[in-house]
Amino acid sequence: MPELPEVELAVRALKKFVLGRRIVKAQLLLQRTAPDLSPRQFASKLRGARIESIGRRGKYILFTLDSHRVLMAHLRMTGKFLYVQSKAVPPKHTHAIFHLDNRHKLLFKDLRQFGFMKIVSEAELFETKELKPLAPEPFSEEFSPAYLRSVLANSRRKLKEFLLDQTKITGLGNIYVSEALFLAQINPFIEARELSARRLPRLHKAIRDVLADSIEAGSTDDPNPESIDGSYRPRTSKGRWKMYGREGKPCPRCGTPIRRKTLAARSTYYCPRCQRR
DNA sequence: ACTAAAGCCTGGCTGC
DNA sequence: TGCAGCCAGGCTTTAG
Repeated sequence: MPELPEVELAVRALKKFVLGRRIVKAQLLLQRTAPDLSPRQFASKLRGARIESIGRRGKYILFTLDSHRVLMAHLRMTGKFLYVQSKAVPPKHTHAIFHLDNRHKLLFKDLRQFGFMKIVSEAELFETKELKPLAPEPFSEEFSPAYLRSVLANSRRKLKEFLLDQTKITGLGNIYVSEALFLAQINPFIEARELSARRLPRLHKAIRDVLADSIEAGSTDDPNPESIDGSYRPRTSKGRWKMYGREGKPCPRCGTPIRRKTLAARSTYYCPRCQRR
């Protein structure tokens, strides 16, 4: 379930393995994965292109090519990139293959087929319907406590649901929202506009801390070339989830059993004692 | 303008 | 053992 830290780690791994490589041949195996492009268009737009830079915006991975095109990819729930030798047999659920100029290939694999790719011109990248509506990056200066206050101010939505809205804050998903709210000791079910002035800076800091700690904790992963998959396997206690998936287990702060409630069809984990308001 | 909920999709798991 | 039904959740679309 890639959220900002997983996407950031995937980008770092991709840089390590495919930056500067030329795409010798590209194959689209599942139409759904690049719905705007026929397999023929996909192949012709990528053939011969060199990967000049790799980055991300929100949870979108961006490969900028020397053709001044950008390959945009979103992993959604189960998307992964795999870097393997040319001769390797692509695993099940491989939906696109990028043959590189170094006897390796990059695979896009996605069990649930929610992930997708598209190719846009570099000039229009930030005007696309995907990137244009995105809120500031959580580590940018623009994402300040004042900004957070201004977007929260009028919303009657539940705070947790609000924080999942990528047009308000980018990068958080279901897991890190639970983690950030626990860290800040704030109840997920209050209305966004009800967040007190006292708690607001705490939430702002918690969002940044939980994302930064998770990136840091995951960055010690073995740089195994075959696993550029955005999977998050924390190596340090700092990055381990304290709330998510731990229903019934003791709250690490006070020992009260962690509770799970469904909100907007998603599991929300919280401590009923530490996150009373 | 804002909010809520359904839908997309596969595989793992639970319970009959 | 088989299998229906639920669940996982990022994001878009539709409905209110």
